[in-house]
This record gives sequence, C-alpha cells and structure tokens, in this order.
Amino acid sequence: MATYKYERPALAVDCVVFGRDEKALKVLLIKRGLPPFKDMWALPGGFVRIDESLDAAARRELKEETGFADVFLEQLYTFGAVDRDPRERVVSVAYYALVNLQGHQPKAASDAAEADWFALDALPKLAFDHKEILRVARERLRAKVRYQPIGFELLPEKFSLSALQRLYETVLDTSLDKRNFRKKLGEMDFVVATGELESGVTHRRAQLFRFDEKKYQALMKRGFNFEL
Amino acid sequence: MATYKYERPALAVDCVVFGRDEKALKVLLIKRGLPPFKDMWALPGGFVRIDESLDAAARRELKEETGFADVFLEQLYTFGAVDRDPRERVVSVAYYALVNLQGHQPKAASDAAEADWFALDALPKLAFDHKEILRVARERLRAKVRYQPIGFELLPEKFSLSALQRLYETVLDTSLDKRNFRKKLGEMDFVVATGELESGVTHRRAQLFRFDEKKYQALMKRGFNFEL
DNA sequence: ACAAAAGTGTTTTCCATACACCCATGC
DNA sequence: GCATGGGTGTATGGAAAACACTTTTGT
Repeated sequence: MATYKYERPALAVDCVVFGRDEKALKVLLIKRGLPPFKDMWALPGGFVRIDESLDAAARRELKEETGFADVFLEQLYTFGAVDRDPRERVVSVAYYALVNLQGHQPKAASDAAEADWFALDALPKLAFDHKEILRVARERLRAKVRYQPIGFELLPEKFSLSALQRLYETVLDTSLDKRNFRKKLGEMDFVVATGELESGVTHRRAQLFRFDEKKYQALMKRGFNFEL
Repeated sequence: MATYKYERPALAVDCVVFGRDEKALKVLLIKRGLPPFKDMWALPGGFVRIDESLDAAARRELKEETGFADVFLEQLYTFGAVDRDPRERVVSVAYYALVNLQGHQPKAASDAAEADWFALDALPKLAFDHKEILRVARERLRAKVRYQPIGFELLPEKFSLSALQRLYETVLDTSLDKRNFRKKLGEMDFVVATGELESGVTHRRAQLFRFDEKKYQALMKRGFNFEL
C-alpha cells in the first residue's frame, strides 16, 4: 500500500470542445508544436498539477489553450492504456465542453500553437488516442442530449426554435418533425419566449427563446423528466 | 509540457462491488488494516502499476482483495479532489462490479484484511471519499440497468422471473407489475427458459430462465433496444 | 385446507408519430 | 410576386399501465 515505492504514471487532462457553427457540429483542435506527433492535430490538454483538482486542471487547460471560460464542462472517461503515449506512461482524464461559437473567434491558443474548428465529418488525423476519445465524447453527447437539457449550451442565450431543432437534428443525426418538436417544447415551461424577434433574415422573423435554468431546477426537484 | 519536471499525483483504482443477497442489494467492503482510517471500512482498491492499464489494475485489485474474477467490471468516474487522501495527493479511478453472490462466500481478503457485505441502507462510515464514490456508483447502476441488460450479472446463471423482477425492484426502488414485467420479458428472445424448475421451495416451483448473450448481441446489431 | 408464490389476458389511457397549409419578410 | 423559412392542429396506432383470479406445492 506504500505509495512512494512505485513509479507513477503521469496524469493529464484532455478536453473535447464541441461548438455549433451554422449547420455543422464542430470540435476545437490544437496543432501540436512539439514532438511527439509534432504538427499533428490534437485535443487541447495538459498535465494535472499537484495542487489542483481534475476539474480545475481541465478548466485551466481549456482557458490557456482555447480562451474559453465559464462553459459547460463535464468529465467524460479516463483513458489508461499502457502505450497510449509513446514517451512514457500517461493516463488521461478526458472532459468534454459545450460552447456557443457565436462571438468566440477561432482564437489562436495562448502558447502560440495553432487552433481551429473542424467539422465532425471532416477531421484530420489525430495524435495519441484522441480519435478514440473523440468517439466516446460524441457518443456521450448524443446520449446525454436526449435526457438532459445540455443542448442549450451550444446556442447563444437567445435562440429560435428552429435553431434548437437544427441543433438536435445535427447532434442526433436524424430529422425531427417540426410540429411535434415544438409541441414538446411548449410543454417545457423552462423554455420561455423573450418576446424579441430574430433580425437580419430574409424571411419571416422567428421568435426568440431562452433557457430558464431556475425554472428547470425547480421542475427537476418535483420529479420532472427531460426527454428529447 | 515537460512531464518529469512536476510532482505527480499518485494514481489508484477503487472498486464498488455490488452483489444481490436474497432481498437486499449489497456492497463489499474491506476493513482497513493500516492508517489512515485504520479499522474503518473502505472500498477495495489500490495503486495502479506503471505497466498495467486501468482496467487491468481494477481487475487485479478486485481479485487480490475479494477473490472475484471474470465479473462484470466497468469504469465509473475519476475522483480527483486535492484533499481526498490525507497523506498526499491521490487521484482514484473508480470502477463498479456486478457479481453473483450465490456460491461466493464472503471471503476474507488475501492480505488478511477483513471483508464483508453490507446492505446499501445499513452502511458503516466509510474512509476517504468512498461514500461519495458509492453514491455515484449506485446512481449509475440504477440508470444503466434500465437500458442495458446488466441486471443478469447479479443473478445466478439460472434464475426465475420473480427473482429477476425482485432484483429490478430493488435496484430501481419501485414496485413493478408482475404481468407487465413478464409480458415485456416474453418479447425478449434472449431470456430463454431452460425447462428446469426451481427446487427447495415451499410453494409452486418457478421455471428457470437464463440470459443468452449471443442472442442478445445478435439482436443488438439489428438495432434492438433493451428497455427496462 | 391453507399459506405462499407462480402463472396468465384484456381493457384503457396516453404518448409518439404522421401529416399540409397559411404567414411574414426581403429582394 | 416569389422565394424562404416561421408558425400552427388533428387523427391514428401502439406501447404502457391498470387490474384479479387460478395453479401448484409444502406443511
């Protein structure tokens, strides 16, 4: 049971950052400036410091490498194959983040590495086991979006019902019936109309809605169950 | 990005072992023989070796401390609060296991520590953050049992439908309608009658069924969806 | 004969799905 | 006036839920 006797794996965090851009779902990747896998694309991430929690490490790396702060961030899975890093043993706790792409420029990372958004169906080759991590993240997002209201994290604060529907269609990779979709949302009191209208469009302006976190929490406590 | 410069957290695995005993759902705990938390109950677990994967570490510890091998084992969540171990920084990858309690005696662990089963509603005080780990494991079990056929892992190979129903009622903490439950199972071709009957009971003998893994896998590929 | 659990169908309710047309706006 | 997406209600089918009595066995 003595800890210090044995050699320890290094411990890292990696973040899968999902963003929605117009019609496609995208992931933020970083171009590696150092070996191994130099010049290859990879998930943002880094080593966990001795005095920070895993969540804190994930948030710090996300901030440092992509500029995002105060976003939805949740632990995904921990990847620990012995040879997943060619240098030495590295165990990585993966997280996934959901961000609203509007307003956030595809900013270059603070440490001068290149950063860019990639559509999920046009990904480059990835370093390490990051392809696998991304696969698991995508699966999780797809599963979770159906029973927890996390889809809103990918939209601006105010959004049209059509935008929300397109998002669900993208994530779930299906098409949904417009009237049925709206009917179900109409029953969810935590999606509230702001009274404002969409602008700058070449057709009828859509009404804008927002997600009311407080109302949602209140309903949850009363046993409400979010579904699709 | 240099790994070796920084002090590393220790990396451990902990296992939540669920077992079903007659009517109650139970967890296997180990009495700690060493400080910290000496003589307190804790989840079986230990440190990850440099040359084994996380899954392998979990299986090894499970075997060493409880004697269970070849059981359902799945990664749960990774706990990384800075102060979760009073000695030093330890990050723990938690797993949960489902075992069939029949036939496996509440065996004492190989390293002479005391091991015992505890009903989930009569738990002792636990070491470290193991209460929290157990809470998360229970939540996961409850959620997963509804859409994946993992409940069978907690039963002997041959079981009666009543036993299966009682198991679901225990895990989900609800009561289920007998006829509806049997109707649904009747539609699932991978729960097959063995033709054998229960024995040693003081009432009508129940027919015994078994879970047919192959048939289940075949159905899965055709898009079948297990539900409750 | 009685206690204890096994086994068995039908009806009702509700939710998911399918489906088509008019409206507002910019060009 | 036309192209583009916004917005709206109803009918149908199928799954979930509710529900009670007979059978078998041991004592």
